[in-house]
Amino acid sequence: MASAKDRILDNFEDILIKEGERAATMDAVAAAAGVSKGGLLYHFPSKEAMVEGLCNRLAELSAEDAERISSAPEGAARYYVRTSNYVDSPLDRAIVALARLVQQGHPAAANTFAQIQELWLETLELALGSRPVAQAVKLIGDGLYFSATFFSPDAQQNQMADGEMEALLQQVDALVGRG
Amino acid sequence: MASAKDRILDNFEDILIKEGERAATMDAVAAAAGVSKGGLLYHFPSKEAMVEGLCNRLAELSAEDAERISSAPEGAARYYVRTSNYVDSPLDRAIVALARLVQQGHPAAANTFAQIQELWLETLELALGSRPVAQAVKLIGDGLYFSATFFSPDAQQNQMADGEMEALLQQVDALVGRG
DNA sequence: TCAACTGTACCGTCTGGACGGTATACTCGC
DNA sequence: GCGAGTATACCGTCCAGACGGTACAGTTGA
Repeated sequence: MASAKDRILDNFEDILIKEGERAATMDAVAAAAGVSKGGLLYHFPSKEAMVEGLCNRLAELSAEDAERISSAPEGAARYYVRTSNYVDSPLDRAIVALARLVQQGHPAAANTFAQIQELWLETLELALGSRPVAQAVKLIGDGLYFSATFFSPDAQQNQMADGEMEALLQQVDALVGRG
Repeated sequence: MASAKDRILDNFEDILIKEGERAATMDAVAAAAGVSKGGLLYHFPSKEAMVEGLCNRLAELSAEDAERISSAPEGAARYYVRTSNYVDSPLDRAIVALARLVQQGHPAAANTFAQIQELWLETLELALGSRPVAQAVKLIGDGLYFSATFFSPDAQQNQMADGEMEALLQQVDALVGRG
């Protein structure tokens, strides 16, 4: 089995995504992760520490993703937009979970988030050779996350149909083509 | 002075935007609105009722906005994207405030939100004559709200520079031009 | 007179976290 | 090879404070 720490973070994410920040109490996370409250507090001595754990996880995952954006055969723009559609990947989950915390005004989470936003914009600008185009592409991706952030509880429901996504990607091609 | 009900909703919004859902307690809202807790409960007999009040406010404001989208001289796409940049208008505030509640899994808020998303997409599609283009434009706008949702506490900081916005609008023109 | 409050006292529930205890594995001097 | 000590990984209980909400008696301006 995964380490207890990972299991706790997984379940913390899960509750944040499905039920919101308010439901993600220490008790609820402990119960979901199959440990006692005392056990949880052994691994993360405070809720703050648990949030920090999630921040670190997101930072790692998004750094990996930035590399994939740069080296995607289909092109950075297409890759970025396509993968912005919520598919419940580890990165998707970490983003949406942390987004919930940012919305509660959590400073550490907001910091992490600001950093990865910056990272992505720079990565796109470098790949696409234009800041306005990079910005437009990033905003489309952000828009997709925005929707995911709102309707993710029934993740299946709000996923774009394949055809719809391809149509959107063609709009992206049009933007980038004008570079 | 505005009616007490409006003042209460204004301050409810304000706390939601600046400090998150968790900080928006009945006590905090009452204090901010300058009424006693008993007074707040006189106007809104429960927190649920207060949320409903905010939902109704947003529904009204967004219906008005939809009309403005359709009839904007600069074109629906430009108008939609330009006004998606957070400028602390009554509509902006209502959206971001309710977004906080949706993120907490609040069903009434989620419902209202889903409805106005639908309304905007339909309005854009009607005006632009293409669903994929409407979707791309709407996503760019959503992306702008997404950013606002994250960094609105220091609203000045994250506002786009005029030049940046104009550059973005030219990307939008490019999308729509191909309609 | 009456709606629109204020102020206070209170209740049941939930929350983060402190705390003391326990089982097990490992290390180390002898 | 063995007893003592230490570190790790938990468990279960308790607590102060915050929360939404109730109840109700009193005040005030039109």
